[in-house]
Amino acid sequence: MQHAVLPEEGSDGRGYHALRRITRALDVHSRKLHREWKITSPQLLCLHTLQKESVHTLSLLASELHLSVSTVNGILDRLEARGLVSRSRSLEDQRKVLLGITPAGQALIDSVPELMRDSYLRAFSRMPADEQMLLSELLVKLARHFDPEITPAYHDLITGPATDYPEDRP
Amino acid sequence: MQHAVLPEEGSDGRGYHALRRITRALDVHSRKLHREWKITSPQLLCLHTLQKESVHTLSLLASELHLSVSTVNGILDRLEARGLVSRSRSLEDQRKVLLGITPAGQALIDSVPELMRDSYLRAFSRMPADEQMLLSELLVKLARHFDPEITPAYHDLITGPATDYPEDRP
DNA sequence: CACGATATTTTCGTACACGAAACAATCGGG
DNA sequence: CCCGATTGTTTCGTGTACGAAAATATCGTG
Repeated sequence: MQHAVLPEEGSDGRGYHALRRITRALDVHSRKLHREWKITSPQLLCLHTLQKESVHTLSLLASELHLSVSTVNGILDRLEARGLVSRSRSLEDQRKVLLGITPAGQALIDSVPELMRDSYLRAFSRMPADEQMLLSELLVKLARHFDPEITPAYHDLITGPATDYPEDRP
Repeated sequence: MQHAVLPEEGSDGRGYHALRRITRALDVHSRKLHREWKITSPQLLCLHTLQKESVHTLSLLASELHLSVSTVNGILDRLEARGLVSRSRSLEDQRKVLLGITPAGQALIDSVPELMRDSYLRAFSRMPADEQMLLSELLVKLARHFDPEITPAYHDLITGPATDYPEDRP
């Protein structure tokens, strides 16, 4: 049959089990990145996001990444301590803190080889194309099936609470 | 070219994005469990596993759950401090520490309502049956596509290192 | 028997991740 | 103009989660 990792598990538990293995693999990869390139996956994610748009503020960045502000704040603390990002209070609205990537930060992400950046994409790319497509669609669907209020969407913050779910058919 | 960060992305990055949302939802649910029932998902997972088989030792439990020994050790520390599990050195082999669930631990997991136990299953069960099946199979496949040495299987520890992979071996 | 190799657990340091509370700044009424 | 409500950031405490190193116990071989 279909390979049971644990003695007796129905199709319900298998997915959860696999999910834990996947997140663990991602975590282990992040630590490897940290050992070899002095940067972790979440840090890399923040840097890449900041690189693309410079108008970022903490709360915006957090909602884009689907992380809480305190989590992202901690990551930024470490990045700022190493001079990889800059924080500066906005002049128009002094509540806001504008985030930016520094030349040193830019240099660092340029130095990390493509292959090390994202182990998810590597594992993902080893699957047949049709399965890749199917899997990402199913993951997106599953994500939507968790209580919606738990993971407020990025767009909610900039367009106001959505009346409905947009992109059901992309 | 492709990365995995922002809302509008190809099917490669969407899966990663969705994965982060899912793990975040699971984490948030675990904290809710902690607030309302003084127990977290990983702790509940350990208790349930210990409940089923009493011969558990730390390293065995860790590999079953696909977590590192230090992680599980920390979880057990908290459970033991609350008198929910017991540790006792094995008499035959004093290196081993036998783990067991206490009556208090049993009582606690019995008191947590079914509905609170696993938000994954709830979200999962909201999907059509065929999609459930498909998703868990794809997740299992994806898990296998991560570097295998990163996630040593449970059976490796009790049956010795596998000579080969069960099914799809390219 | 001694002693190194192995097996197991524990400890330590670090990073992530969250919520709650504290803090800071802006804005709208009265 | 002050003062409460709101928005945004930082701080704090806790719980995962990992690897490396230390500590403990067993076992095999000389």
